[in-house]
Amino acid sequence: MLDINFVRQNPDEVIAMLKRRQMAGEAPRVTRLLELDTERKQMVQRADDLKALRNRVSKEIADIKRTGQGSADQLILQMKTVSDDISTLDTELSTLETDMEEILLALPNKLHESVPEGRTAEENMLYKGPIEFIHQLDFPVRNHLDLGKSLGILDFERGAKISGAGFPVYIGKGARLERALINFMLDTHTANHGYTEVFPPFMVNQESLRGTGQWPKFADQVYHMPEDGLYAIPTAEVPVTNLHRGEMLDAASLPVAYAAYSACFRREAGSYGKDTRGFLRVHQFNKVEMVRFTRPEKSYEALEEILSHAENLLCALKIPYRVITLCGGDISANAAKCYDIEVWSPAEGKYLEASSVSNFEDYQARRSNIRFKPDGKSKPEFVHTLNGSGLATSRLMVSLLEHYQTADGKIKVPEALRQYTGFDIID
RNA sequence: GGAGAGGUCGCAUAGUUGGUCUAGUGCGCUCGCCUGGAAAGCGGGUAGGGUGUAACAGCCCUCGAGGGUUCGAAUCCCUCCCUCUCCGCCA
Repeated sequence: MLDINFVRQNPDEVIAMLKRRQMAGEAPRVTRLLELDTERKQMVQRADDLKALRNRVSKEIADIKRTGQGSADQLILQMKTVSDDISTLDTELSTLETDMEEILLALPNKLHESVPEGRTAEENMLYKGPIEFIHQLDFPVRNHLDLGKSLGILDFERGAKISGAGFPVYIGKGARLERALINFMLDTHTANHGYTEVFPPFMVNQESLRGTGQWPKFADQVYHMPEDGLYAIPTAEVPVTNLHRGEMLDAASLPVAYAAYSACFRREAGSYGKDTRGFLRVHQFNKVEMVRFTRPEKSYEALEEILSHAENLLCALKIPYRVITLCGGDISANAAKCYDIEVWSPAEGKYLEASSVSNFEDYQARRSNIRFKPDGKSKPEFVHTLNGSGLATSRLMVSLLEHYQTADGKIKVPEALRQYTGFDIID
């Protein structure tokens, strides 16, 4: 969430940002927020004055009672009225603050100056690539569904039976390949890229969703267990970023870098009929996520590093990809800047998003109150948080199966994965 | 799920017949004195947020969270969360 002080001092900048995000319609809410803010200050001042009076007189009453000199009845009577006024003011104040928070929580993040102008995904900008790797596909390529089915390694029908559409089942060498990918990615990040491995809970409470910004904005995309007040995580970003919710991090420990595997659960409400085949859009998938907490001045450096860590995996797997910078109209509300890594699918004839690498600056840190002290004496500051998929396996699996297929319908295992699968070919 | 105990200023603790608790003490940390230097000793400091100010000061809030009683709540009452012990159930 944005700093109310920032909004107060730079309302024009906030409104310009909303325009860049194609959300100009939200601008009146900023004006409303500032009205409430002014009102709040006045109200706080009045309530505080009354509280100061009450504190002072309560001490006088205590003195009178203790020394037994004189009567406190008159003062007590007066303070009864004062206390009534205070509770009236406090009630109004809390309503006002709830209204302010509602607006503030719904306002999107600032945009970095380098984010390209644009309304839709069509106007995203190519940042790197395409990065090519040669695969001899000089025969009619089959898509991942065909391959998976004929080799008996993927079973969407039975997944639909036991859970519903969008819950794939991996079987035999398919299950092993999936696990190999996860292990390969985690091992690479921990051994080569300096991340600490985390295995987080897959269900979180509402405070955690709010902390990373999935709540309230994306509430309808998250599976909910109302009996227990828990939500299935849409990404490991949620539990891992919230590890430090409400904490004051030791400045010397920054940057903190975590890599976490998790299953990810998404309702994908409203996206029916769009890229729904096979792995292209599923309700449960596996992902290794990189999460960073950095000093503010280091976060854009960290963004490039995380991107390169995700790219390293694709290079090791020799999967063709490109990197795009999301434009103002396509970037998610929480991010100040975001790169997507897209892998090429020869059967679909298009690029598929396999990773999203974002800098949230202090947007999540302010929501979840994650701070550090720049040095011993100075005031606490919010850290910057970042994360990036490294990588999501489902779309990656599409591209991998398609690129590594042979003319006779088998799948070669990429070199980098062989020590993890224990076999070279799926047949 | 049942019974009991407990959650206090970084850590450890005091405080529970409501009012000198705007939370004491010890440790840690830090600054100063002392010293050739250090230890010990002595003295001071030691949270966050809001409001306010040019900046200070001042004022308000926070003793797990949220309500309530009261002129006044760490202290009394209610709800919730968490931790520990025992019982039950169970992968």
